Parts: sequence; structure tokens; C-alpha cells
Amino acid sequence: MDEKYFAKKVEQKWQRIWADSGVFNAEINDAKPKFYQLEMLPYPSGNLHMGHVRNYSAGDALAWYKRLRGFNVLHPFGWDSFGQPAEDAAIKRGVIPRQWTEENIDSMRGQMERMGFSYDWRRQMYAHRPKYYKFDQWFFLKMYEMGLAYKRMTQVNWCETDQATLSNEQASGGICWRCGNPVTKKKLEQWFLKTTAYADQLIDDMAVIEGGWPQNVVKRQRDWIGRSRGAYVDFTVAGADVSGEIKVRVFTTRIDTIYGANAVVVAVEHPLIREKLEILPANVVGRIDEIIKDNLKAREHDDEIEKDGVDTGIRAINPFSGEELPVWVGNYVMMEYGTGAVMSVPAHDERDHEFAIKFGLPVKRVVVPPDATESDAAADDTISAATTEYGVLIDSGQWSGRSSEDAKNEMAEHAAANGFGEAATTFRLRDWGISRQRFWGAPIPIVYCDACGIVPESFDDLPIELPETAPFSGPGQSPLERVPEFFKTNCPKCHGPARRETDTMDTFVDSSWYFFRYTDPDNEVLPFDPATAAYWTPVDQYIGGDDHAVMHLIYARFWTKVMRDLGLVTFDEPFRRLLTQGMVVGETFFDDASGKRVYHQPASVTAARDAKGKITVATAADGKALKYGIERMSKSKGNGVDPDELAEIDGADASRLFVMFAAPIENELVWNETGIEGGVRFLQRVWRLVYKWHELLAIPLTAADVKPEIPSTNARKLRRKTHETI
RNA sequence: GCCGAGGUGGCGAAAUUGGCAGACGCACUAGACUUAGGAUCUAGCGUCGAAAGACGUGCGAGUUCGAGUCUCGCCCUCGGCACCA
Repeated sequence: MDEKYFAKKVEQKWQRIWADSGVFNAEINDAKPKFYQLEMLPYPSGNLHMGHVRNYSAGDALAWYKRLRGFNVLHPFGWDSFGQPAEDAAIKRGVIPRQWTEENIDSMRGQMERMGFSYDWRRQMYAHRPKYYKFDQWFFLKMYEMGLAYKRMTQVNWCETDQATLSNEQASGGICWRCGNPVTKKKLEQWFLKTTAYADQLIDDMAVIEGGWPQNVVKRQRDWIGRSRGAYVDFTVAGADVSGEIKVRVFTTRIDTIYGANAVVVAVEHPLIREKLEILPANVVGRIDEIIKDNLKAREHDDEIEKDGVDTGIRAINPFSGEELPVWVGNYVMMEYGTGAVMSVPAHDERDHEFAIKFGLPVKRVVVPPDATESDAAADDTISAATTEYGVLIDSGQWSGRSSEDAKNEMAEHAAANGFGEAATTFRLRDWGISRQRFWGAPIPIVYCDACGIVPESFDDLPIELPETAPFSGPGQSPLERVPEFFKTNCPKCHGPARRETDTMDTFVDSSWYFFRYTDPDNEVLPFDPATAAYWTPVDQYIGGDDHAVMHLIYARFWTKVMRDLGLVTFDEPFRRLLTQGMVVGETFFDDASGKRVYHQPASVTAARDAKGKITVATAADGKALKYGIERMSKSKGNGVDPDELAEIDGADASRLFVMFAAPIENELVWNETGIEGGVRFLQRVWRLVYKWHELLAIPLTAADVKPEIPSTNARKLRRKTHETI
């Protein structure tokens, strides 16, 4: 044993022993309780960053802990290796995506091993290998059979910069999640997975996992799914041609306020408007065009959108009161939510109130507080703000005097009984559009035949393999459309000539079920053997970034429910506990004049810190004044620490110890060079201590040695020290 | 605007049920050992005070023998959603 601690020597020795003995290889063992420790799989960019180290160090610590506590631990690793960067590299440098990806994986795997993480490397999965994506396709076909995969013409979110379609989640806020540029709309035929079929379950089952998940993730999922209970009500369009009754269906959560409706307001894209465009007066059509243009402009500049609208001249009958109401087009009504039409009740909805005031529409109060007097109720048209609270109905025909709660139920029933509405639940969640006009993804196993139409591939023909490469130039079109060897095929049904679907699947498909594959990575018949998976799953602890709080985690939960309905698993929720780690951020310096980043190295930047350790003045090597900021740590930003370098100088264990110790895992971690020393010194201290006493430590200590009743003061001290240490 | 989380030393932070606030680490101060080691060891390190002691967990009230923790009101920070009908 060396007197001094040489991190590299010690780490290499043990890493070799672990690898040779396969101690981290997990096998089913019914004698032991299992523990499935999972960290989110990385995209193989080619280099490991400190965020990875933090994530995998946390998982590894827990895996070790559980092993030492007698659990049979499954701790696997894999690669989210489909996706756009490989294609970008192919375009820029003419490399083959598969080769580029595999090389990145190789180099990252080396870095991971150098960190000494305790994975069962035999179970590695690679999203881009046919062996894996065969089952993406398998699942797709199953979902097609179940009616959960379907195709429709749709307006898609389109990112001009990335030349790609985006899911609603990926285009949240009108901004591309990858490049941050504005998202536009485009019409395309797209494949969808019916996530909305599970919307209720996705909300209700959260009760099962709530205790084990961070509150903010649960909340964000609830918000994202956005369940809202209310009712549909059909307003009959007045004066419509006799050939057929035209109805406008609105969705409302406050049917109890329907006697206070002063208008029906529809979205600019509403079918009623589209169909009636020719018969609308020219000035109305002109105004609608203006509203559309203003909205687009405001959205582009991220400006607040002022309420705007126009009376179309169309009239609709309130089926409850029989009143004839004007139909307005309003820019605040969205086609994507509910039915794209609302009843406007200005006395009890803030948005409708604002709209009514702006356009001088009547405001009529129909709900008052339960303790309101006659005179309160009479002070009717002087309402200066909407009151959204529940109360007691007035001026509402037969429901006058009923409470809002009772009226909501009774009025929905009344509408259903009379055929002009029904109780309804709507969701913000949309079906998941998975078609991508991209090369580097799993091909969608569908064939188009002139004779038979849309035909699913047969299970026996899976995997439908990607060609080695494709011509990558040309915007907005799948590269596979230019590979006849790929798309020319025969119909699985009639065997006549047919054309293969050339779109590939969203990469979020790969990460929706990969953690099940780890349990049975070599299965060629099924995604995994249900009995084997039943031993290991669900995942006991999942760790990853909270940037996946909605997309990945909703998709994976959805997929699990589908697998349950397929009989592959018996539970509803895949992740018992979830831990979301905070970002690793670094101190960055900017050139005061140009605003450009300056490479952050102690040699090139001198920073003066005040008493609180905050940087006050920083100067570059050439004397330039610098501005200080904190940003996500990365190599390209120049504020990053390379884990390889760190492991080389300080040792992998010291690096890991530091990232775990510096801050609670869910907090942001500001990287600070001096902190790592604590980790180094701690290990050195342990080493010295063991070195000093290693002969004595070789003698086993028994419980009797540390009993307090032993009069020896040394024993008492030892016991005290033991407990202090614990 | 709505919703969620939080506010404790110079810094990162502990404090599981209401029971010694600030564990542990970093930084800092003094001393010891020596010397070139990324040192190490010992002691100190919330504020005021020479000390005794007093005060102290964003602010203000309250409950309690006792409050960082519970209740009410307010302020601030971070995050999410944002015309969701």
C-alpha cells in the first residue's frame, strides 16, 4: 500500500478488477429484493459534460448504496442515438450518420468507464441499431392494430431553421425547443399516436406516483394535460338556409352563466367562418384578414396581443333563453382548444368582460353571492369587473335561485335531454405527431399501395432497415424520398408494386420504452420477455434533468399504459420515484464592448472578488474589461470543465464526490474550481487514516469492543467516535 | 395574471415529530510542524460585547412551556403556464 494517495492508480486498479469480475452484472435472483436504478440515457454527442457526470454520479451512488444494503441492483446504460445532429454532421462533413454516431458512442463510453460508474454494460441499448428500432416498429404496428396510430392531414409546427416538424411540446410557446427560433405552420400528412385516449389515466394515475415525484413535475404534467370539465352547448345559427340546420358548438366550464351570454365568439379559423366567407360582407372579411395579420405580427415580436374582433352579422340562438345573439370573430378564441367557439359572458369571465367593454356589448349579471340582497342584484349593468366566483343564479329562467354547482349539473343534463349539448371534458393535451421528414430515425413501417391503400408492414418483415445513407440536400423533404431502393417495395397484401412511407419516427419514441429493453436486451421476438421484465420493473428510481418533465415523461407514461393494454406489463406507472437534477452552470465572462464570450481560464482572465465572493471586476489577458455572467456549462461556451481533464488531474472519485457534495442534487450547481479540492482532500484524509492504521484495521472489531459498559476509556472513545461518524 | 417552490453565516448548505439553529464542506484567521507538499496538524470562525450575557432563520402579528418548523397578513427571489373558455 502506498503511503500517498494516487487517484489514478487506485481507480485504474479497481476499475480493472470490476470489469474482469463482472460484479455489476445483474441477474434475476428471487432470494433478494430487486432495485432498478435508472438514469436518463444521453444523446451521444461525442463528449461527456459535467451535467452527465452529476446525473450518473447520483445514480451510481444510489446503486452502490442499495447493493451494500443487500438489494439485487439493475443499473444499465444506453444511447439515445437517433436524432438530428448525426444528420447535420452528414450534411456538413459528408460523413455517414451511423459511423459518426458509433464513433461518438465509442469515445463517450471510454469517458464513462474512466469515471468508474457501476453499470452492467452487457445490457447497453442503442436506439439506432435495427435490433432495437425493430421494436419501435413492432409497437407502431401494434398501436395501428389497436387504433392508436392513425394518419391525418394536419397543420404542423414547422421550424424553418432546422427544416423539421415539431410536436406541440417541442414547439411550446411558438419557439423551437432546439434552436429557439419562431415556429411556423405547414400542411402535411402526419402519423399520430393517440395519447389523448389516455388523457384521463395520465392525470388520475399521478396519484400513484405523486409522493415519489418532484411536485413541480407533477404540476407541470397536470397543466400540460390540462383537463377541464364542463359542457358543450349547441347554438343554432339563425337565418341559415333551409337545406340544413347549422349549429355552432361551444365549450364552457360555466354553463350556469349561460343566461348572461351576450354573444358567441369564434376563432378566426372557425369552419363556420370559412364556409360563410363568400356571403359575409366585404368589410367583415377585410377586418378578419386584418385581425389575422395583426396576430401573426404580434406573435413574431412577442408582443402582448390586444383583444380584437368583428361582428359577422350572423346570429345564433341561445338554446336556454331563446335569445338571438350576434356571432363575433374574436382573436382571443383559439381554434386548437375546445371547439374553437365560446359563449361570451362578460359579467362572469374576465376576457369576455374586456371584449364587451371594448366593443360596447351588453353586460348582464346572472350569478350573485349567496348572501346578496335584492338591491345588490339590481345593480346590474354597472359591473366594472367580471366576478368569476360561484354563487346563486338570478334571471336564469327555471334555474333562478339554484346554486352554481347544482345548476352546472342540471343544465348539462337538460341540454343532453333536449339534444342541444352534453357534459364534456376537454384536454389541452394533443395527440402525439410522430412523423419526421428526417433520415436518422426509425422508419415508419407502412406501405402505400394504389390498390389496397395504407397497408401496415407484416411483423415478419421487421425491421424495416434504414439504408446506409441518403442524399441530404433539399429542404423540408425526407432524404428517404430520394432513395428508390428504400421506398420501392411490394404491397404486403396484394404483392403489387407499392411505395414505402419515407418519414421516420420522432426520437422520443425510442426513449419511451428503452428502460424495459434493458431487462431483456437480446430478445429477437418481443421487445422484452414479460416475465423477465416483471422481476425488474417498474423502475425504482429515475434520475434526470427536469427539461424532460413534460415531453419524455408523458410519452414514457403513455407507452407504459399501452404496454399494459398489450399484456406486456401489469402496472400503470413506469417510474416509482423521480429525481430531477439541477443544471451545472459555469461562470462566464463577456467582452464588455462586443458582448462576446471570453474563454474562461485562470490564465487568461483575472477576476477580482468582493468580500462575498462575488466578482466585481474582471480583466482579460490583453487588458480588456469583462462582464460576468452565469450560464449553462458547456465546452462551446468556454465556461466548461472537461470531466476527462478533471479526472486526469484530480481523479474520477474526487470529481464525483464533489458534484454530489457541492449542492443538493435538485439545485443548480455553480461550478467553482476551488470546490473540487474538498473532494481531493477528503480522499487523501481517508487514505492517510487507513494507511496509518492498516495493521490494526486488519484485526476484526467485534461488538464487544465498543460496548459502553467496558471501563476502558479507549473503548468509550471509540464508541463515541463511531456514532459521531455515523 | 394564474399556479408551484423557496427566502437560514462570507459561500454551498444541514436541522425526519414543534425541543441545544447553523451539522458537513468551501473560504477566512491564528498557531504548530516544517519546509516546496495540490501539504498536514491544532484551535477559532452568526451579530454585538473585554467578559458575563444579549440578540439572531425575509418583514409584521399570533398559537405554544418552547417556533427555522404551526396559523394569519405582507415583501422578495426562482420556476412553470399564459387569452385553456
